Amino acid sequence: MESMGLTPVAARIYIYLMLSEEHQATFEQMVDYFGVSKSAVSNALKMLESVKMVDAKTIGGQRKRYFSVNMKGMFSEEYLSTRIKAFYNLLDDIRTIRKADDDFSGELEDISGLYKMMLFEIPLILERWKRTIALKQQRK
Amino acid sequence: MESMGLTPVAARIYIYLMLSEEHQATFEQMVDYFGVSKSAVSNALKMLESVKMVDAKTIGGQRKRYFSVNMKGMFSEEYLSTRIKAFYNLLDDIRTIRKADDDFSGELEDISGLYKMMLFEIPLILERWKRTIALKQQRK
DNA sequence: TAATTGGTTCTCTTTTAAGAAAACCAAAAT
DNA sequence: ATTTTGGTTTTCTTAAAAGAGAACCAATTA
Repeated sequence: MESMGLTPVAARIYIYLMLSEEHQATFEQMVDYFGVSKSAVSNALKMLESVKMVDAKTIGGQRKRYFSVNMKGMFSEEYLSTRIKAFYNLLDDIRTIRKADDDFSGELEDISGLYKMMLFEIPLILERWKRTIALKQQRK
Repeated sequence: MESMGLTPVAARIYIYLMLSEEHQATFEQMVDYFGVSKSAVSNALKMLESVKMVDAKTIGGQRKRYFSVNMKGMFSEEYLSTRIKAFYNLLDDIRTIRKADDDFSGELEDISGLYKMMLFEIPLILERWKRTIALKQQRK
């Protein structure tokens, strides 16, 4: 998890939330469990929330928040589409800057094209995926 | 580029190689251009090569190597498949460890399922992508 | 054989990021 | 109105990563 840009404490929190029986925990629990400072936990959570990896809910109008892993947030059509567009826009910008119409610009264009295909295909796959999930729910 | 785990020098080299007219450069050129140490360039290149972002060729049997961005390496079926499998294997391992058969385990299973779909679908998309590229080449 | 080229590797310094500790703050409870 | 709870923000320390510089090494070339 650290290899995907998480700090050690953030990585531990993420894994902890995944593995814990109730798949959620309070701020205090994590401070106690890891024996680290409140600031470390606060900053780690802030970061994890900002990248949609974790989110927080309150239960019954209490101020205390329960943090949990937000698995599906990372796979929302919106999130993926935004990232795909950002990527091919970057490639297209590079081509514009380079000007040169050589083989490498051709490659950039190809990869850009691949991402444009992905932008179209991913929602279709997600659609089918959601249907299989719905089906699974029904069977229960 | 730094946000995807590159060191500053590695990021600069990658961008430099992309934007340069000939889309390639020698070790010496980069040391001169950035005014950094040989070790910095050496280590950055070693890293970029290890993640298939850059590769090196020699020209005409010379010892000197020309480094260039390896765009397509990151989009090879093999590379993507390996990463997709690694991801859903991780999810499946987490489910095994958790044991608990609750809603969160269900979510993990769903995401794992999505990646298994991806493993099947991505090669099809890449196949179609390659055909559109081949078509483009023909027209030239 | 000696010198040069094209790097690599090692050790050391500097820079940056992570985390601790304490102060702080707003909401809720007393 | 004061205290407690559930954090956040700020400042400082420590630890880790990036890079410098020199030594080194294997191919080439002279």
